[in-house]
Amino acid sequence: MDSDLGLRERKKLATRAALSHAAWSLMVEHGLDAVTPEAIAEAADVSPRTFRNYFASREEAILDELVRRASSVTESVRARPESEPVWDSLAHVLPTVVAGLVSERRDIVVLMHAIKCDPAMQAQHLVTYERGHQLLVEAIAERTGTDAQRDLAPRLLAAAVAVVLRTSIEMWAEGSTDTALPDLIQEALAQLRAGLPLGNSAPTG
Amino acid sequence: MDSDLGLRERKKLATRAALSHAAWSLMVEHGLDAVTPEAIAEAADVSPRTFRNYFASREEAILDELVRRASSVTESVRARPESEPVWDSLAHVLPTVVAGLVSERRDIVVLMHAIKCDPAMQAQHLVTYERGHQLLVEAIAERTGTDAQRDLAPRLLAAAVAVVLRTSIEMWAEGSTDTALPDLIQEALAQLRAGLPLGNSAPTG
DNA sequence: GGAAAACTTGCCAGCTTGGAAAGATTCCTA
DNA sequence: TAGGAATCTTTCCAAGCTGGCAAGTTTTCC
Repeated sequence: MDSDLGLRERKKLATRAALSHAAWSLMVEHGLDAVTPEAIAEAADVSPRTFRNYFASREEAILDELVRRASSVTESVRARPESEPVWDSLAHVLPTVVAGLVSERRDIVVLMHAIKCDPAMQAQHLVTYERGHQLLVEAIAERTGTDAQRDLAPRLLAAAVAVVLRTSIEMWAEGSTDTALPDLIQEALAQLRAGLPLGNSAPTG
Repeated sequence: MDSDLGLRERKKLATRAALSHAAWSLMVEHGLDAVTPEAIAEAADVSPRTFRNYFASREEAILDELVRRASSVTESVRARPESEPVWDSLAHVLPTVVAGLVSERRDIVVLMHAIKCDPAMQAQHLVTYERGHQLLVEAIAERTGTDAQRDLAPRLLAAAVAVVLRTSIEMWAEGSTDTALPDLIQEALAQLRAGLPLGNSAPTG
């Protein structure tokens, strides 16, 4: 993995991981108010000044974990055979990836609440989200031989996938369903594939 | 319009408008660096402290103009006859609304550059964008009798519209096409309506 | 082994943020 | 229309945040 990196690089990665993990844990266990640079630094056993060398804000530290997960999605997509239709790749990857969330529903709920209530968290979340989204657009464009900048297709597919993910996770998190998360995702994807209930109502009314 | 408001309310709206207009003009004419609370306040003829009573940041002030335009989109959609399919409402409203942009392409380009280069601008832009997006989802859900929280349909349609808008405006702004913006939008909408190039490639390959 | 490079840390100056209270303006009622 | 209540603007300023700097450590590389 990173054993081909020098000691210094490994330490940096470890410090960064320790910091974001500390930030995340503090939020989950003691609430957002408990997440101060000082507290994070102490939990990660570095100085507050070092914390600022790694993250510009506590929000960035908290959400850094999500960044890693988001990039694992696109990595998984790229890892699928090139001959496979993107759609199939996505249908295969998404339920698998989210499976990792099932054990931490409580944590996700806390996170979503924080994002909803705290403007800085919301802003940082959107930044994180946007970055992941962009990666997905590019992965799709690459696979389909389209242009991530100009073509509608890859952007639309990525946006649709994002909606599916977001909606499923929200419903699952708020506990308004008994269905397991991966199944929810699969259902939503099936619904999407069956025929988008988009604008095809044109002549009908 | 707002003549049914008292003098005080009208003055507040005017001050707010003056501040965001000043912020916008400063950015367009002198660059983002020139947009300081002090400069904005001076241009709007109020104290710097008053600026902070209206906006939490210069970015918020700059983008306040966009907020107004975004809400005009959903208002226009709501103003269409209820019997009209949403899709038709959107196809009618969007090209009309963006027509107002044609005379300010330079300004939009400057804005997009600022958003691309400045992290704080990007974050605030995403917040603004998200709010507008949510309004659109709700307007669509209302019209189609669906649930903005639970159903995929209104979210997907809103997301698709957002992609269309964003892609069209980006292409138009960067000058990689000669087509007029409203026409670009119409073409993109037509492309979307004709058949989403989404995941329907499933059995094919 | 030791110099060079990179990282951590404490210090601190400058900026940002927002509370408090005085002054100015608008509102409301008699 | 006078005048008290309510609200908005402004000045002042304290507390907190931010990021540069240089000294002290650790890692790298020859």
